[in-house]
Amino acid sequence: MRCKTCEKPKVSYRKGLWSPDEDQKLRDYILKHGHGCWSTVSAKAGLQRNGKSCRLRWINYLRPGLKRGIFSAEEEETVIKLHAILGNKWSQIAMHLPGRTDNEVKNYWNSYLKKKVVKLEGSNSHASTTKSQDSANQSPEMRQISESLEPLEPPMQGSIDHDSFEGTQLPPFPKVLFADWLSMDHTTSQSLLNSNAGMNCQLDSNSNADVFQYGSFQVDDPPSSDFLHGFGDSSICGEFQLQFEHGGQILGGACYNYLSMDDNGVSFT
DNA sequence: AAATTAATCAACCGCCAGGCG
DNA sequence: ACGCCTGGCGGTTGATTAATT
Repeated sequence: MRCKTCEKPKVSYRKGLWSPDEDQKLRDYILKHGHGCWSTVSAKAGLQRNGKSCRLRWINYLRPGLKRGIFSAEEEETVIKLHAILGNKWSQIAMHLPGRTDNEVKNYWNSYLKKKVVKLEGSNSHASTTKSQDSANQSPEMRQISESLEPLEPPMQGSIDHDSFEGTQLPPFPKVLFADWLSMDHTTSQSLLNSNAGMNCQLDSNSNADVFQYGSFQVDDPPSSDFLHGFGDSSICGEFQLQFEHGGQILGGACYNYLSMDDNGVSFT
């Protein structure tokens, strides 16, 4: 006798790196319909990937508002502080870093920051930077740090006040929304702007904030909760959702994206 | 210039929790 | 109450790239 799951047709899913074509299919599908149930996304989008893989690809790479490139000093500091408080709670740490994914933070920590911290602790052996796994055991200093970071929790409910984030003065260079997304198709980014996603990115020079217009966003139906679910399942895109719901515009909120260093080597920093 | 080593990052794996029938 | 399914998370692996010998 075979169990129910055994009777399910075995689907051999593709593995490994995603091709630009697969990215395009997934992106197009989610923009049009939202992800809904991930396990059905791949089939509906015409992909031979499992749901988890699609979800991961969307969250870590295709999702709007992702910031890529090197971590700023402020971000680095935040990660170090939060890691001291939270331990390896990468998703929680990432909540405090708009545009960064847990995977990105984790990789950055493992490849670079961990060594840096060890080095620092080595040179400053008396500094009690014991990693507390339990917030109940937090030192007063750590609790203070924790509280100072609290405003971002829960993530992105309402607009972020740039000036209040970690007390960091934001540089006056232009912020680029979806910059990475658009630059992913190196050769077709322009056509993407004009046709595919149907989005127009305008730089509001007065407010120094990006305005993302969905005027020509081709959606079969009005944005459903399902559609928004695709954007709303992350700290970053709660803001995205919020703005989308209120007139389809994103002001310079959580979805900002500094183009600190892109593939072309353009640097504003 | 070639070989080796180190660093980086995308993606997979396994576990867990919550929802649902 | 139970089992199944799904989504989310953290750990780990493997491929690629950069640096060094």
